[in-house]
Amino acid sequence: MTATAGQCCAPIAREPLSETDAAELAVLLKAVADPVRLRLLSMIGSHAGGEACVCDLTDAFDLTAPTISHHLKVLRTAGLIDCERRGTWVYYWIIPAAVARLGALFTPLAEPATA
Amino acid sequence: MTATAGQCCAPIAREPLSETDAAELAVLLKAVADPVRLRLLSMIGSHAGGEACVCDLTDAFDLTAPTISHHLKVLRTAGLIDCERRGTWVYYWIIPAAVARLGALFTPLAEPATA
DNA sequence: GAACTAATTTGACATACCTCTAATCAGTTG
DNA sequence: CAACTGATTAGAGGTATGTCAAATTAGTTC
Repeated sequence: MTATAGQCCAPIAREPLSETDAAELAVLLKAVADPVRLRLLSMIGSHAGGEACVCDLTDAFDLTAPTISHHLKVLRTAGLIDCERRGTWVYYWIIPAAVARLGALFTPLAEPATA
Repeated sequence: MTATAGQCCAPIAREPLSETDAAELAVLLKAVADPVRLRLLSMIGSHAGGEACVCDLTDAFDLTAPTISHHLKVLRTAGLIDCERRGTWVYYWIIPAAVARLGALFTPLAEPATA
């Protein structure tokens, strides 16, 4: 990463994204660019205690357990969430720093261009 | 949209995203979840005057003109950019409100979960 | 340890996506 | 208007993605 030190990579609007930064961020965005995974992420993030059990997540969709498991793996591989097994159940939680990178990417663009 | 009035849809971390919100946002995110389109967006957004000519954009990549044109169309269809023909050249600019939606989605998640 | 529940892995299939070449549309200029 | 440059559209090919059924792994309980 040729990122600006600290928070995240260079915000999208200040200077052109480097080729490597763009490739890296695209991986992160691809992980999130799916309706099911977006909902999973928000369900985990808004769940009481900051954790959610797979069983709860699976029940909320009209999809099979393997499909949900697949989507969770995509999010985990991207570094957006992590999980731990506790007895019979597996719990997932969000990694705030990873999500913050995405927020920091777009926020500077909210300001209209130097008209 | 069952969005919270004003800025954007419900931020991802406060309450679970509705099915329709998730579907709609996924479309927006899919448009951005590609290294070439991310760079295009940042090149347009950081360009002096807030506009960029297609010819400049095309030259920055090792891709053919039709491919760049395709990516620009994806971004435009998603509502993230708009364009105008002026004589021989076509100029693109960013639609700040659309990009702001993405920023607002993730920013609330930056704060670590209610530990 | 046998039977059961929770979750993941594997393999397959249909669809979507990225890229290219070839052809077309839009404007300018001799 | 013919020739040229800039940009998009159309069509094709190879790869990646989302989903499921079947099989496997992990833990609990009788």
